[in-house]
Amino acid sequence: MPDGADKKPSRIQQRNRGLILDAALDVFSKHGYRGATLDQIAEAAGLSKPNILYYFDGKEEIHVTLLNQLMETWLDPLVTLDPDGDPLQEILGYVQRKLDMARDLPRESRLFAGEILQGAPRMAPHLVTGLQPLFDEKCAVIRVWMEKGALATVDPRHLIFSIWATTQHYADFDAQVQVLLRDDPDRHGGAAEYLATMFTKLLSP
Amino acid sequence: MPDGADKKPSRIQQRNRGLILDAALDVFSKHGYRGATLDQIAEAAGLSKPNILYYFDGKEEIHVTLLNQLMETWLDPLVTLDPDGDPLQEILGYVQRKLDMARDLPRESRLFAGEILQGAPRMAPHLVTGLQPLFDEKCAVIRVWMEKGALATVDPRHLIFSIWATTQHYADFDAQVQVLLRDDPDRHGGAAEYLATMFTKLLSP
DNA sequence: GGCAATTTTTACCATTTGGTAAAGACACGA
DNA sequence: TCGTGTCTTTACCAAATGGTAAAAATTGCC
Repeated sequence: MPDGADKKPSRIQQRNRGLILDAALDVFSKHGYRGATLDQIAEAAGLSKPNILYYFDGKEEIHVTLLNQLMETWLDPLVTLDPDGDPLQEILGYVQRKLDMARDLPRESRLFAGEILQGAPRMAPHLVTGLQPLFDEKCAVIRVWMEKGALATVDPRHLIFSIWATTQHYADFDAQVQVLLRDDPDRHGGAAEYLATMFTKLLSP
Repeated sequence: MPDGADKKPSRIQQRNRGLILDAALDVFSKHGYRGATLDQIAEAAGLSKPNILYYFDGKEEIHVTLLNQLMETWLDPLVTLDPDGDPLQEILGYVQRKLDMARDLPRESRLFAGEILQGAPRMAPHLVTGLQPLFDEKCAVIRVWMEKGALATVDPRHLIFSIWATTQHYADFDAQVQVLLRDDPDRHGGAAEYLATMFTKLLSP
């Protein structure tokens, strides 16, 4: 039984847990937590439902596992914001990385968005212990940059919110963006250029 | 039977349909379409489940009714964007109105966000017939303003996206914002000031 | 007050869904 | 090859859920 924090997982265990998590990411991000069913996940993973419950204790554990895994990837671009780099370039680089993530990992973006949208019922602790300290730290970094005169002064907290909002929008509201930008062959490039302009004008001292 | 487009609705009908829709907005916005149950809606409305199904054909009809109703309210600030007004003031006013809506109508914002997040399964037609023409029209207005030199030139489509994203973020990601801004007594004011600064710097010619 | 139409309740039902028990298939080291 | 532990399937189940039928209550008009 591959339950708690037992010994090292077998090759089959690793493969199947991977299959399940990938399938679950698909299904959860498409239908939300309640909208997703174990049967859908099972079919997407190519396994039987009881077999899935052999690897995970239940639907909720799959979801939480996914969320925990995601947090790392998700915060990584913010982690790499370098206090010793060129302030404006650091911010613009961060915007770019977040925008790339919205394009390359839309399922992850939507999974996260869905969880927050419903009040973060399965993630509130993680927000406080994982996100909050990092957020405060990077706000302080940005504040220092502004005090040095390397960036125009704005509230760093709302600055970060606006970066998150504008980049993730392209993943989370894709259904809408697709309707309104129907035949634009270079949506990503257009967004990248627009956001670079916006944050450059905002932050140039 | 208060079914199709019959005669004028009775007073009871008007009241109860109102109760149901308000309760449903609560429940749907909190748990999403699949996560919401008729029992929850019934309890929130103070009516029995079969009684609810006396006024609406089913869960889906309630949801769709809500979405359709919402569209009007939702697009209103964009409708009132006046081609003959002062360009920058018009945009800033639009931002402000959207931000106020995020504060005053968070349930509506989250209902909408949840629907789009899942691919707009019950709203795609409305996006094409209602939103798209308005979006194109207002993009054209903004483009004219830019060509006249009244605004700095940026892609109007991404400009509008960034307004939507940054304002709705405060409603849709409230669970996150609340954690990160825990003891800020003036979140709304701070956001308003930040966004005014951002869009002013972006658009000032 | 009487009566038809409207509204509400009671008692159900079929399906879906998360989950379990236990038997069976399989892998792999001795 | 044999046996032990790992993995998978089959056959279920109880609860939740969207929905219905029809009786009972209520409303509103004459």
